[in-house]
Amino acid sequence: MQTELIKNKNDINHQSNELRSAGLKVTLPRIKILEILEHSPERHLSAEDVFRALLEAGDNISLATIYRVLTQFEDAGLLESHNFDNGHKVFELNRGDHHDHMVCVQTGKVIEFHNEEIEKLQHEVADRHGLEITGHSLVLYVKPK
Amino acid sequence: MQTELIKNKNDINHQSNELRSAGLKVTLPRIKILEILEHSPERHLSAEDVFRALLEAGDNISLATIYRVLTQFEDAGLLESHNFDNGHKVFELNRGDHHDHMVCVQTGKVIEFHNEEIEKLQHEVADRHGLEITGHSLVLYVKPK
DNA sequence: CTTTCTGCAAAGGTTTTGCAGATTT
DNA sequence: AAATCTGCAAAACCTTTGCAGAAAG
Repeated sequence: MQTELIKNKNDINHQSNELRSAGLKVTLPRIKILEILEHSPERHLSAEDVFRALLEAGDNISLATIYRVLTQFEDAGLLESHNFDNGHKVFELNRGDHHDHMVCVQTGKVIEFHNEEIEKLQHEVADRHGLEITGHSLVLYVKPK
Repeated sequence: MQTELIKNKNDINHQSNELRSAGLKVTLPRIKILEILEHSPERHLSAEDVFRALLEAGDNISLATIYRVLTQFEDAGLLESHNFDNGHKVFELNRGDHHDHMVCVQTGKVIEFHNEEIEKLQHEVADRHGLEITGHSLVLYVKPK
């Protein structure tokens, strides 16, 4: 119990700092949303996913706020977003480790991977056209063999 | 003039055959939509793009029909679709040559490319996880250097 | 006290759908 | 004649926005 309390307190301080350094006021909705993103077993969440996770945790935060906050977090660099082909935009914490995604077409499960060689080849392709890469999206749609 | 007429007639036969072999009835809206996709200088078109191109050509075909037809064409394998990060879904003719895309973040221009080595590495990554690739999406967002 | 935030409800933009009449086969 | 298609208008989605009161700094 004791350790649990300390953990939560540390968490909140940690999140408050993240918010402050992003130039955002520290509010309950923002802390709760950050918590969901940090603790959810599924790392890639849509606005709707966050809304429902909060509801299950007993926090009824309006969808409008969630959309606004997720966008602010993305602008601040706390989150990244991806548009998978199923049409939904998902957000994930920016942990500083660049990676790409495999999405299981049967279960929707998302697996992260990173391949340095693919990255290098991408830059070569852009170079060859006299272009500079500002971002990229690589998604493999997969199923169990 | 003569050759122009013959060309148009050949085109229509060609398109009718494509429709028939897709199991779709040959109707004017479908032929016109195929024509746009085959002759437009921009190969990657949204439903709205097709709608406007048709209007400019004097054909007022309802957006509902365009959405329906594009989806049917995709199901039939005549088209492929992509969701670029700007949010709009675009369609392009399936010419049988697989390729990936670079999208210019300044102009929206789409450049196609193909890199066999990247393809190979993708399969290696999936293999390593015991997965099979059913499709993939690779988009490089670029700008002039 | 000023600035920023939140919830609500309304509006926006895109895509889908039910239906009745038109067209294709 | 039967099956399929089209246009229209309405609905369904997802996301954004204006506003007024609430909270943070």
